[in-house]
Amino acid sequence: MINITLKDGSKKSFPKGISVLDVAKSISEGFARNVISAKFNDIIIETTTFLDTDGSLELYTWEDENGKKAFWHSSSHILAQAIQELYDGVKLTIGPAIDKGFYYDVDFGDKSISEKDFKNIESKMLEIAREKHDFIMRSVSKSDALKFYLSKKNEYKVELIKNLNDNEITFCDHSNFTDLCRGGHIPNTGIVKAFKLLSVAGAYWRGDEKNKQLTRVYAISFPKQKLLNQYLENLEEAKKRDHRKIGKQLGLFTFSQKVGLGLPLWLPKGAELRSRLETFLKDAQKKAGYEMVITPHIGQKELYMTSGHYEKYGEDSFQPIGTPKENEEFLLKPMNCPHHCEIYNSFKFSYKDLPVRYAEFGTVYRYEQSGELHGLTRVRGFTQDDAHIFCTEDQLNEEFKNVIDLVLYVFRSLGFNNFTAQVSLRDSEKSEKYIGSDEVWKKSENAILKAVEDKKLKYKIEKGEAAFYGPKLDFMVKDALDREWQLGTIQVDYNLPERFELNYKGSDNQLHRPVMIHRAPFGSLERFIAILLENTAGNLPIWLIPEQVAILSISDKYEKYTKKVLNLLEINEIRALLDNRSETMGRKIRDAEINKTPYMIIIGENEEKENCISLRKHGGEDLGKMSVDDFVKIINNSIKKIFNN
RNA sequence: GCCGAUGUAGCUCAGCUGGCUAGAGCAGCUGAUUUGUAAUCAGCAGGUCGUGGGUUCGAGUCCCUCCAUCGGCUCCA
Repeated sequence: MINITLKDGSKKSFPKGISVLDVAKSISEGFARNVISAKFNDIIIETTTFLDTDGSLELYTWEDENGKKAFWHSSSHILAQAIQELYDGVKLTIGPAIDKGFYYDVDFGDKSISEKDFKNIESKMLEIAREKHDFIMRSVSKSDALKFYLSKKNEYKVELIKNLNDNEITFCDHSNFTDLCRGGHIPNTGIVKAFKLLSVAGAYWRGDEKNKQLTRVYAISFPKQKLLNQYLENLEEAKKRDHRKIGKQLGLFTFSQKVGLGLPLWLPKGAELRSRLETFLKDAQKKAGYEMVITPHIGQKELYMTSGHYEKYGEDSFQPIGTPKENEEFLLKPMNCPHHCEIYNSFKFSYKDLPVRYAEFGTVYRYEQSGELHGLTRVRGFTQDDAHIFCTEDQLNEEFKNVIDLVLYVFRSLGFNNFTAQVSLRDSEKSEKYIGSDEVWKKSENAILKAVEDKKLKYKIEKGEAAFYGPKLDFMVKDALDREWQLGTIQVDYNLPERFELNYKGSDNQLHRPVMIHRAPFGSLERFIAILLENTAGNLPIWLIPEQVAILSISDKYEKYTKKVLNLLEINEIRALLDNRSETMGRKIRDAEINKTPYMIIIGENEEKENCISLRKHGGEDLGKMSVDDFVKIINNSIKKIFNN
């Protein structure tokens, strides 16, 4: 007998060699029918696996993340089989499950496929699914595995196998199809009831640009057709929250081919929105002891050679601007740090002066390859809410934590509660990508880890995501389509102070190097506003939105009174739009709704007589009659609530 | 930059397998209407169909080039 601990903590004994499915059946037949994957002692196994030791077992259905993973991973086998049957001579590489669905990277040789082929592949997949083939794992020796793929002339699988240990190579069979696979399948293909191929894309083998580009086929599958339909509907809904669409609707920003790609043009309402965000942060920074500075948009090439940015990015950047006579070379400012270092250097600081905190809304220009541009989230010209803190090593922890507080305050005030804190460390195997000694890296990485631990922040670690000069704490937020974007960032840097020879006089009367913290709570105003628009579907917080209230008059008979109301609101610093068009009330409300105006004031005969207003909230709620003063209180209180959070 | 898709009026879209002066709704303009919680009515105006080439008696429609956009890959100081 063996003892199995289940997820709920209960312990049961079973005969040695019982299958996972039979354990599930012992709980209930109905539950067992839904079990599609399992984990035993923290290792993902098959539902058909026989258990012969004590251990803890987790059973997964479609409702579990791990269940979905197994489901989609298994689906990718079906996709691979369908492709192999339909396209002769293709070479399969890898096909993992992802957050939403799965993909398979295929070398189609000289053939190519496009969306036109999707229907065909989908029906083939459905055909395979309906045949209810079991997924069966088997161990294979390294030499047999190599033999198998050498005979198929599949150099990709051969490379994968060569990197595996002899005793850990397994194949998975279903139908007459075999794939190299480490496991984690649903019982059989029949459980998959609906497939949808989503897109094709080029993807480099092993993610390396120097390697051959394969064809990646993205797809998703479900245990019920209804779930697929629902997924596709949600996708359509999410697309409506696209910041490019909302930005256009609300008149916030635009692009011009003549001005250049990736160079946003801020329209009046967008510019206002931006400046409101800037004021908000400036106020918070002032309280936190920052000083504003302003630096030019270009800098001598030498400046960036000193910082190391030129060596790292110079060649694939906007190329230097020359002067006509002296042959001087200037770069468009791609970041503000070197300028701020030079500001620091213009003073002689003592340890008593530190920390020094220089903040700037610095507009920077970076060459991004055309295919990388994306609305406001990835652009060639953008404004960072940048600041650099120069402090002593003793002050580093405290300063770093204060910045975390500031970032969290900014996020909270804007309703970003679903962020991920990511500690971005260097990939120590690729040391050529970074500057500075191991010792300095260890110090700065530990500084970040200590600060997040002290703040009890939930975080994940990503190796290889550090900047070339130092590790980062990044605050990631998802867009409408669940793609993660880096917004806020805090970075520890021992390197630039060294390169710019920054120093301060210590209490020992000796010169010391300060440590530098780079930080930007928004990241960039462009990206921040983009993600904000997608997260709010354009229903921005009341303190930010361009028009807080629309005054809608029932007829132009009440023009005088509407103007009086408008005037009262303006005195109270409430942004109002007066709609005095000769349109119906229904029409005016509709327009204000589409414009996402949070409040609508309706004014007609009754309101004028009673010297009051009628209030409607965005979405339809009727708040009834009240005085202008009471309305001002409503707005002011709702704003206060946001900031007292 | 690479792979795939898309590109028709300010916006959203129609235009079948190539065949009359390229259509609609919204927005705009003009006029009428003076309106009570999501679209008042009428008229007018608006496009060298992304660009450049080609095939054809004839191209928005087929082919090629380039540009831009979208979804990915790579990159992201």
